[in-house]
Amino acid sequence: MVERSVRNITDRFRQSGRKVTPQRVAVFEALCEGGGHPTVDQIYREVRQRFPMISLNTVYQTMEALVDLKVVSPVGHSLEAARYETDPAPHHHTVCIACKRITDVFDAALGRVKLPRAVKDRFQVVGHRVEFYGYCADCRSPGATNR
Amino acid sequence: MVERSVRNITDRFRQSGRKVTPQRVAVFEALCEGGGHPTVDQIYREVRQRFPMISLNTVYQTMEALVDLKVVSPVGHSLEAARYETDPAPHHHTVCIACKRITDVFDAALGRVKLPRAVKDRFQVVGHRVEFYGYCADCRSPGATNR
DNA sequence: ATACTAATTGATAATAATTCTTGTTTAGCT
DNA sequence: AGCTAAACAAGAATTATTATCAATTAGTAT
Ligand SMILES: [Mn+2]
Ligand SMILES: [Mn+2]
Ligand SMILES: [Zn+2]
Ligand SMILES: [Zn+2]
Repeated sequence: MVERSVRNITDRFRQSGRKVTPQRVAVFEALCEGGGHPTVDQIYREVRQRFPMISLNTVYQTMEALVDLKVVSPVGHSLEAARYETDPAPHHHTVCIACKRITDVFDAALGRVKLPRAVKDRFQVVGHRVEFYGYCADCRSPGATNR
Repeated sequence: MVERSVRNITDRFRQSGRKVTPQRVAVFEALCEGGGHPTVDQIYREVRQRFPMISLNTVYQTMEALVDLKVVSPVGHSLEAARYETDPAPHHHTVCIACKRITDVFDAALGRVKLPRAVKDRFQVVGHRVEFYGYCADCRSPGATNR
């Protein structure tokens, strides 16, 4: 099964005009093995067991390629600076992928989102956040449709 | 009105056993003036117009105090390393405040969350994310109740 | 009003995650 | 086998954040 996946990945790398290297395959395999939501550093440590010479830079670049190929996607918006909420009223946000602008969304329905019972039993909820990500009016890409 | 707010803040600082300093008041005022979801750097630039000697460190510490007093709250989970999603199926997450563990939540209802029409008209939605934050079973604080 | 003391400040160094630079190697093609 | 653009490793640079520490100061007790 991992065999099949690796084959898929190498094809997708080549089809996108990228070279297939042992380092890239190793990063992908580490990705499959490592649990759910790895950090770059976790992947790096994993890969280094078999490729002690691999550089952190290569892992970063490979992850960038994998994001581009939509094999993985970033969770949360990490690399940015911390931002602070000044409005104490419960509300949610739209986050523009392009300009990072965060806009408030007040909508009672979003506040009623609930964790499924089964999960709630083992997770103590302090709050929740709904974030819509996409493009704001200023950054909307020229030919894009808005639906 | 800003007068009133400043008074409130100075009281809350003192009531929590913290000292009120001109720097702290200035950070709070910058917070009120600056738009919606400022970064530390934006606040720093703003405050420096009146207090050119203030250090970035002081702004960080003041923000930490304001978070503690629940005057502001961090948006997103920034300071951590980037994490990557390996499961392409649409789903959502619980994020443990303590150990940062991210766990998948599959629930069709969460996928049906919709932006209000009025907002949708000016924001091109690419996707949305529902994150429940709180404490996982391992990190649940001793006396806390789970509801 | 003055003095005391612990909290706070500013300057600076240290960390941590990420990106950039550069010289060397190599995958894929001819 | 040879060519070349892509990718590599090593390490410097950048950016956000936190830690250290001597000097200052807010709040309190004289
Ligand atoms: Mn907001
Ligand atoms: Mn997930
Ligand atoms: Zn935008
Ligand atoms: Zn936890």
